Amino acid sequence: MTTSHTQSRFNSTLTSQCQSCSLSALCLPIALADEDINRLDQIIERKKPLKKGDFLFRQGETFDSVFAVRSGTLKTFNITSHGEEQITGFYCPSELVGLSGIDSNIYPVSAKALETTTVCEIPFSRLEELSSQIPSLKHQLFKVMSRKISDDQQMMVLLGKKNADEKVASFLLNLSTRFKKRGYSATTFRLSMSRGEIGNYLGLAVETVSRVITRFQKSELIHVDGKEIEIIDFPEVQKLVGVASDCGKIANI
Amino acid sequence: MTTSHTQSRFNSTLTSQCQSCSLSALCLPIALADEDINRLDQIIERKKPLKKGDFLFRQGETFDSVFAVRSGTLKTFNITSHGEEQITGFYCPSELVGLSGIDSNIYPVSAKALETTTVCEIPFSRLEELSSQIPSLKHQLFKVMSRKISDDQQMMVLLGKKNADEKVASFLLNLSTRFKKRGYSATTFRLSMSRGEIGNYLGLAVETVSRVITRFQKSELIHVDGKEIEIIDFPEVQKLVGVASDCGKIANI
DNA sequence: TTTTCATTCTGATCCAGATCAATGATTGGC
DNA sequence: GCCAATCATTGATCTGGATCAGAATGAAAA
Repeated sequence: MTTSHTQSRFNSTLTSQCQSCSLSALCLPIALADEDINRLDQIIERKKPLKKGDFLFRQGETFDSVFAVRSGTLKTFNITSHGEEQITGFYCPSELVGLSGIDSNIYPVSAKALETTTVCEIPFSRLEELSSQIPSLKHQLFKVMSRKISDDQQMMVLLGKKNADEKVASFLLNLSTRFKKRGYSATTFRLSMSRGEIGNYLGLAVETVSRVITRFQKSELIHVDGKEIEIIDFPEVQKLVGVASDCGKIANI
Repeated sequence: MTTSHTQSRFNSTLTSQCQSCSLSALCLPIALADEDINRLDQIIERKKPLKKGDFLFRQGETFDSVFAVRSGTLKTFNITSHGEEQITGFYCPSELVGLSGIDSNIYPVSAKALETTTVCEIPFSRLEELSSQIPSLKHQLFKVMSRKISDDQQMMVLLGKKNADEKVASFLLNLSTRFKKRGYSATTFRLSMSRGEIGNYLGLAVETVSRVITRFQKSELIHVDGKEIEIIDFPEVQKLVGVASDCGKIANI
């Protein structure tokens, strides 16, 4: 018991990282008391960086943790009946991966690094325990999952109803919003995924993605240099996407 | 304390409905102690039936409850930028609607009855409170939300990668599975939604849905009479869908 | 009953985006 | 550095499913 206490003190002084982590306000955006942050901190394991192409977990493996991205980018994907990969999401720093594994105790998708990526591993059973003791943590977890559900539903609208231009514009604006939230430029950023991966995610062929991007560049909506993107005419890109981007807030019928 | 005990006993005899409800094992499939079931029971309001076309809630309204369908069917949908409706889900008895509202405190979709429908209203704040006291209830909530996330991701695969035949076959098998789980026939059932609604949900035109169904009938995969469906050649329909229907379980790459 | 309106089905035509093909541009390995 | 492999772009062609048009069926209203 003394050992445990010593260790706990040790953790809070030397290795407590959530408090100093610039993402803490985002990955589980909770106003926790210092003591609570430490408790959360102690269940989190910082893992060694993944290299590009490394798996974080694979479809079918036993679920035991969710992961917060600290740096880099991940993609999650399914393998379809025809053996193709279907990308179901990209994950940027501060975002949580692996939530879909809770139900079946098995990860229903694989997660792979698109570039050098570091994550915090959060053993789910311990997070759940802790959430019983810290109601605001439990509430945040519900919110994060609920958010994921409504985001995925927006994605269903995109896949089911939008044309190629609208899909690509939505994708760019979505990334822009996510970069902005983390304090980066909303207009200039780097795509960590290939054109092929964008197309796969949006339900388009690579060639179509390439053509749409080229066309956007020619009509001076954006400026492109390889993977570097600059959104030049923000309002026009928003117009392409339509009000649907903040669909949750518009008037109902 | 005696009062509370009396009241609890009173409820369990006269108004406790979760215990006698045939769906209780499904809507929140938990092995709860009797006393816990009563506590759950007391926060649930049974509402008067919705008629066909009635809204349960509208996109943009303040979120305060999730709903368990008791009988009938609901659809949830978004309004896109072009003013069209995009259906994001159909809800059968025992299924929970409204979970996507937790994050923003606003329902991001509308929910409308496809036929006469009854629901149990579960005020979310009280459910959350109760979940602090009953860990297995909290765990079930996480599971239900996680399940929704992985189901929606399967839907993204369907919308992004499948052709018309595969979409319709997946849809029919999905319904079949859900009917079976509730103890109804997996091969013979009634579609509560129109062809138009099916097409909207699957990202297809009405005409395409109609043609595919007719074609399936001609090749003796199914038998159709209006809204009545009988799956005749189950294995063949499964073959059409591909292994992807239980994608979560197949080998990883 | 008849009228009206929605739903379903079927055929004919069209087009957005897939597919095929070829050529540059980048990137990583040694 | 060079070479191989992957990635991106552009053009030409093809096609699955959308769209248009109409007829047939069904279901609610009067």
